[in-house]
Amino acid sequence: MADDATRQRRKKYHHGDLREALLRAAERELAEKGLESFTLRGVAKRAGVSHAAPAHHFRDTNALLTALVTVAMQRFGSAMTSAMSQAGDDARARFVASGIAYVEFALENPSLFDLIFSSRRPDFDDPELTRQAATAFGSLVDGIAALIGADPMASPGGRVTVAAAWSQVHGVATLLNAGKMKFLAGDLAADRKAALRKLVSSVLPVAPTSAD
Amino acid sequence: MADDATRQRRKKYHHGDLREALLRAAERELAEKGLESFTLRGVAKRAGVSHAAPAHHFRDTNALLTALVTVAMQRFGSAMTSAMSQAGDDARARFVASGIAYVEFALENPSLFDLIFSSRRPDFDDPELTRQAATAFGSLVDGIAALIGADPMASPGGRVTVAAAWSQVHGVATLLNAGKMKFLAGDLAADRKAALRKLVSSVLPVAPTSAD
DNA sequence: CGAAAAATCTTGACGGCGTCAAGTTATGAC
DNA sequence: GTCATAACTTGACGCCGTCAAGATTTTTCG
Repeated sequence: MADDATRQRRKKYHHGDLREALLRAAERELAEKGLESFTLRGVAKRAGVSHAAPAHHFRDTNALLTALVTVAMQRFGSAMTSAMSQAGDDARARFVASGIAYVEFALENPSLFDLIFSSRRPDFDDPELTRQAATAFGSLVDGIAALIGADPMASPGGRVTVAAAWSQVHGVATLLNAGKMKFLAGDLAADRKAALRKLVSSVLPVAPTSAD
Repeated sequence: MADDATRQRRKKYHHGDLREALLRAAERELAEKGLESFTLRGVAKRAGVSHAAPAHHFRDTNALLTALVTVAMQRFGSAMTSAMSQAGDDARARFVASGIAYVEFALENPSLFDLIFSSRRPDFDDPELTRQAATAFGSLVDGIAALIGADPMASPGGRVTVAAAWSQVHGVATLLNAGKMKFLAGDLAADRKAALRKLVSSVLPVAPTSAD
């Protein structure tokens, strides 16, 4: 907004930092219109440039979305690791906290979450995106490793445990986000953290240390 | 195909059963191109009619998708209830069977499953669709009711149990479908049913009756 | 310093999309 | 058998992503 206005005033031909401006505009476009109605021309308009300007910074629409999902993935991973570090030393509490952060990120950034798991629009072979995704997934695996005292990916049972824990959290995030769990609205309003904790922790590979 | 060819030969102006032909064409279009690339003009072409013909049977694209998702939801529910009835009398075995059917429907009909949970394209206020969805959801709730001997929707804890079980199964289906669990490929290939059973049953509100 | 090269952005065009309006053809009611 | 109506086609509109060509600015380098 401020950038666009500035650009209008100065009537500059060159933008100066169009690539970053396009990323910011794309995030607004995505948040306001959703992944379904996301439009490259809309992004260009938000950034105050012509409809063909983005081509000089991103090969096509999917390349722009790939760049956007990369920063989204980074934030997503950071939200989880920061929640873990705020949860103290107990492995179980840390793991539950990261799961809650997973769900809350999805609820606070529904379109970015959609994009992360859309599996169609962005290019998931992009090396930088792959790196960010591996980092985020790694914290999940590490959390389970701390719980069971071994590398879960090394055994079939461990892999299934990882899959089950991830699925549990992801299912909660997805179904809440899609509005398919309106019957929980009251319970979430009453004690949101407790309800999320119950939903997230029900699949953990070790017993609770306290009541949850 | 056969219908289109017949129509070509006879050069009929009126189709005769275009509404149903469009639904069949739409299912093929969806299966082949996915929800992202689904096109009303493509459906019309598959049915062998002009691009504007569908308008006389469906108000717009979303209305067609609403009709399609309604029959998909019906099949989805049927897959689960039929799996339950084949599983015998044990409440737990029946519930696990329905969960496995949930996941397998998603894997066998990825685009229909996408459509069911897309939450954007179809009109989920449509009364017939609402009815089919309630039926499918009802079998989930009934399965849990049989397990705990009470109506789970009547208590906060019961509702959370329903949400947790649904989330677990839905997360597995979604992540497998999105190709995010390639690390499980070997385990699924080795003993698919066992792996799915483990994934699906880990969140049940009562202990297993035998090893799974 | 200044001209050539490169990078950046605009304008215009193309085909494909969903949808609307108007015209054409078949069906069915009377 | 006529005629209203339903079913379908044709053509148009604006929006989309992308490509090509031209305009403008910046950078390189002789």
